[in-house]
Amino acid sequence: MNDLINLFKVLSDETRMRILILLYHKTLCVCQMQVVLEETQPKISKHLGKLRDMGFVKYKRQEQLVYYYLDETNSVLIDILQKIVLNMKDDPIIIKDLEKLDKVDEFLKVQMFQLKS
Amino acid sequence: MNDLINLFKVLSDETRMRILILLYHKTLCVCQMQVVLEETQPKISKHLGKLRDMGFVKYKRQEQLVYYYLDETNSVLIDILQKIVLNMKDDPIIIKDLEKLDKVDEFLKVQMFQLKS
DNA sequence: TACTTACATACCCATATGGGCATATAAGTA
DNA sequence: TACTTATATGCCCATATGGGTATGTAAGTA
Repeated sequence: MNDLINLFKVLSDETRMRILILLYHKTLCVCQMQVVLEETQPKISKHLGKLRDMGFVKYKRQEQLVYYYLDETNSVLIDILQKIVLNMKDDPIIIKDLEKLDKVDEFLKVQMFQLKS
Repeated sequence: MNDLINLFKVLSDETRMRILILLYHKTLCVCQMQVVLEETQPKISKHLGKLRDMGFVKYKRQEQLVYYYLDETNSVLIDILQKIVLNMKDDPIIIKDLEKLDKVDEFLKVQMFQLKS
């Protein structure tokens, strides 16, 4: 029972829900989530910390960037996220998040370019 | 989004989860839930209050007894409860609850009989 | 080494949550 | 009316939760 309870606890915060929906679509580093969600970095990092501790997401470091992604072996999580994404497809916040999602790769490239130049 | 968040908030407490699973199977009055859950009456009543306020359950009074039942028009709730029940079918607490569920009608009859005699 | 960027975490605070005990109310019985 | 049962709610407290600001750390660059 506790596994399910914990899953629902995780899902009952808007920021975590938005993060999970993003990661359902795409692996992202923290600074990309910052751009999409327009939330402060510590806020996002703390929620990612919870998601990590609960075993819902994993991460890999690539140079300075830390990329997060869903634990694909957690089928209960993936199943419910699929339904949530469907259910939320008309939610204005989610629509906006997903639109921005298309542009975050380019965002990173631009940023990198600026760094190098 | 808030509807879903609230649903998950409701589902992230063990007592409420147990109540909802019971009501998924059967309409029950508070004193029957007390017997099945082995929790104090105020605790159960307060959780029922939340479930009422959030619109997940309805109730009807019959003499001294107040019977609670799921809001069957809330298809999101019913859908997810169906999956939860399936997922929890091996959970010891839920197994025990559901076993007791078969006996609560008889329990009420016995109690009534004692009252009358 | 000094500096910058990306990220994590510690500390602090306001608010929310859950539960215990006591009490209020409603309905039925004597 | 007095009493009992069923249920709801108020008050209180301990703990959990979320978020802000500041700071620590890792990695890369100059």
